[in-house]
Amino acid sequence: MSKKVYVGMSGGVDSSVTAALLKEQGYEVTGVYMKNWSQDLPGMVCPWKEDYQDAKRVAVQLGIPFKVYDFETEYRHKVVDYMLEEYKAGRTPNPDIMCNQEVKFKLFLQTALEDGADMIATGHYARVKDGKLYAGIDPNKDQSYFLCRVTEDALRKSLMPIGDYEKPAVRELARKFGLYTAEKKDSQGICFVGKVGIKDFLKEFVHDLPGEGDIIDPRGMVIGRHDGALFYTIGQRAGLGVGGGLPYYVIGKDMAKNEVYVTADLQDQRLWSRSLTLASLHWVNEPPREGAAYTARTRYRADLISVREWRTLESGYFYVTLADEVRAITPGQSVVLYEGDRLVGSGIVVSAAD
RNA sequence: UGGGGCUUGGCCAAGUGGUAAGGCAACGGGUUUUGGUCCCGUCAUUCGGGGGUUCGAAUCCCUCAGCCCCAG
Repeated sequence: MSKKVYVGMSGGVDSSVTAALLKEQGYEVTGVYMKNWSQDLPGMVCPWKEDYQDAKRVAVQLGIPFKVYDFETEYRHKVVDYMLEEYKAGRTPNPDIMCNQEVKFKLFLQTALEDGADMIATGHYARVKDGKLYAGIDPNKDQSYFLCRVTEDALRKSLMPIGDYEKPAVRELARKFGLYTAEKKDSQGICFVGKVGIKDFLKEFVHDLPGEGDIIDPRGMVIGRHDGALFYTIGQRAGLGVGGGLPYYVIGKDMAKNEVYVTADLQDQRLWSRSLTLASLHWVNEPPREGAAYTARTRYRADLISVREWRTLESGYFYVTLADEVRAITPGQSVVLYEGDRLVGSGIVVSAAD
């Protein structure tokens, strides 16, 4: 008897091909559209209906059952509220990582299993084998970074067939299968924020905005004004609205004072760090082992950097020293550890050191 | 009201007779399933105002205005 797989279909090419491939491989496939957000935002009509229809069209093309799971309430609490709280606290969260942890590989998985599924599948560019998570074959599209907080248990019930292909090949497969979404443009940006942009989104959903504040240079001089410290993240070019010299980059901020600190010197040591402390650790299979060689990724698509040394502090934090300095380590962002192409686990940046 | 210097797009700034570099900012686009980074494009028919010399000036001359420095 063939296994029942519920495929999360977003209405994009990748998940469409995922469903097609699994069906071809003999699985009993059901397509599921997760409705996580449907609210229109100022200046943008939420594309959920269009995406839903695209997903359904593909399901019909493939001749597979199709259903919708409504996760709006949970998504709002687990992902959006988390994101808003982080921004208010002065950190820069990664909502998509939270979405994978809480929604796709927890809520969706549970719901699908209760619904009769044996497994779930998604259109991620990553590979799963024996409960372990590996980077996708296409180094340019590898999305394992976003899956850094998924559990081994969830992985044992997940399939990601796209991880074995490069993006152009996936497009080609979509054409070969004649899928409706074959030429659909890749989506980007936080799914629900989309084209609106994070700043406008925050302005809409954070009620007690701090208002204007000072932008301060390394000498302590006020060189400009900003419209709210929470909108800024480390390493970002701070648009002062006035020019005159070099671009300024954010090196820190004080939420209580609503101040943003910048430097015009790209070599400024406050912009670069070799060591960092991580919290909220999550190891997919087992914790790091002494003597093993690890590499770390400090942001999506960034180069992997050798881990020179690491240790768990008494506070429970994880302290890592890298072989090279990295620019703009940012509290709230995830740093992911790999052993070869296997994703070992991750932590969330508390602070950077030296 | 003696002398000297300066005045180029929102900001900084090249350019001293040959028909307006560049950077910042801004705006638009691209890359990217987070934010950010990065990349590309657009952005002065015009050089404080007026007049003159010249085939031709932001560049030379005259003049008016503003700013700065020194001397007072």
